[in-house]
Amino acid sequence: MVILLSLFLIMPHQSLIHSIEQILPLTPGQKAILKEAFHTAEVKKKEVLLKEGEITKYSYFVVEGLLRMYATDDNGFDHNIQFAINGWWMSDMLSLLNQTPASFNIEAIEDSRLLTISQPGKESLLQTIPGLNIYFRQLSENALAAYQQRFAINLSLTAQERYGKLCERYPLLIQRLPQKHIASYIGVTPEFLSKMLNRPFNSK
Amino acid sequence: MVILLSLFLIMPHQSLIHSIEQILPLTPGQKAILKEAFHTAEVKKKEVLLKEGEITKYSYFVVEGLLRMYATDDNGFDHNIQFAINGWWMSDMLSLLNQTPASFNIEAIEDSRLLTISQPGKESLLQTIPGLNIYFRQLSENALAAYQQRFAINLSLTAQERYGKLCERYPLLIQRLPQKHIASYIGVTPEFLSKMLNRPFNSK
DNA sequence: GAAAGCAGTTAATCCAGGTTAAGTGTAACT
DNA sequence: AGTTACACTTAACCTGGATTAACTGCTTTC
Repeated sequence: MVILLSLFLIMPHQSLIHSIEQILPLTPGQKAILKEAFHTAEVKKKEVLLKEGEITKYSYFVVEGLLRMYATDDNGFDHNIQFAINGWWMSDMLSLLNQTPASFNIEAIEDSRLLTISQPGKESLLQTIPGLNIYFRQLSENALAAYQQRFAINLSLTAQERYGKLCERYPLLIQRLPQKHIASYIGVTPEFLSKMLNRPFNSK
Repeated sequence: MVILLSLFLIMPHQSLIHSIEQILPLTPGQKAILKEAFHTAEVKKKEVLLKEGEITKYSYFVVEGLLRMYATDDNGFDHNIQFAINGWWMSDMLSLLNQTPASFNIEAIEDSRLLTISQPGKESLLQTIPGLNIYFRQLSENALAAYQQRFAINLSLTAQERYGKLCERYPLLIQRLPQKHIASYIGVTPEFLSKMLNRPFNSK
């Protein structure tokens, strides 16, 4: 594990290749193609990767770091739609697929190292290595499964319970997230989350 | 359009083939394989296709009709996660992919004609016709885009606005849905939706 | 064609969570 | 070192939507 991490520092593409090889084997030639297709990017904390209204150019794969994607409402409040840590993908899918203006913003919560690929780049990559359709299919299917579960949680549980589920499912993530971003993700105000967490005995 | 509909009555697989051919061409041989791989099913209104706790066996493709997928909370209330009409797919993805007990129920709201395929069936079909990975990838990616958008809506808008968005996006669907199912989908009680819709001037 | 259900309505009361505002602690820039 | 800025807390008050319950049609069923 430590060895893998330090590998990614020198060769960030290894992180992606590792992710893909969980699902399908890659030949050395294919690995070389992948390294060509993806560009590396380093972003600082608070740096913005995508602004609402722009046309999404890239899909992002997080090698190291932490991103958030959020929508801004009419009153200027943020609502976190998704986070992405090491090994996760992030993109405004609607804007990416249809090349329409994004409804979301993407921002780095921590300094992050990313791999990026443009939508045309991804499409031609899929032509060159059709096997990657399997990888991306499974990726989307798993994400879909997670979204369905999260919808059930949001529709049927109280804020307290939603918080509990989040801690259960992503214990490492919450430790890296400022409280206000957790609040925004589970759909309450930072004030209410604070009150909730400091309730006597944290009862109920 | 009318011609297509009547075709589906006699040959329900045409509906699926039509859906796939929007994305990739199929040879006559492949079409024959598809017809073998999918089984037809007819279900009556209120018939249950999947019960919470069961292991999901099938993915469902709706040829004609209307399904809903819902979670039941600790107090016995339903929460609609998704609907599916003609040409849409439906499944509890987590249960299907991991072969774990389902957290959702699937039920017919109208008499429906379906195509079903088991998970092993789908996997061997993908081996036989690898091109279908493209179809299923795009299917999941589009569904993902829709879920992201819906999350933004649910986190940032009021019930009134959520209702408005639903009408905007799926005007045909709401006409076929009993009000209580709309309420459950947008995350309010039937009582509140009724009050909301009958507010003087439907103001605000 | 009575009876039983079920979908929708109305209204009174209640509460989870929002809003506003002021305060504290700590990290970050000069 | 001092100031700014932001994360978090606390508390008073407010409100969108829940809960309960009673009532009004419609269907469905026998």
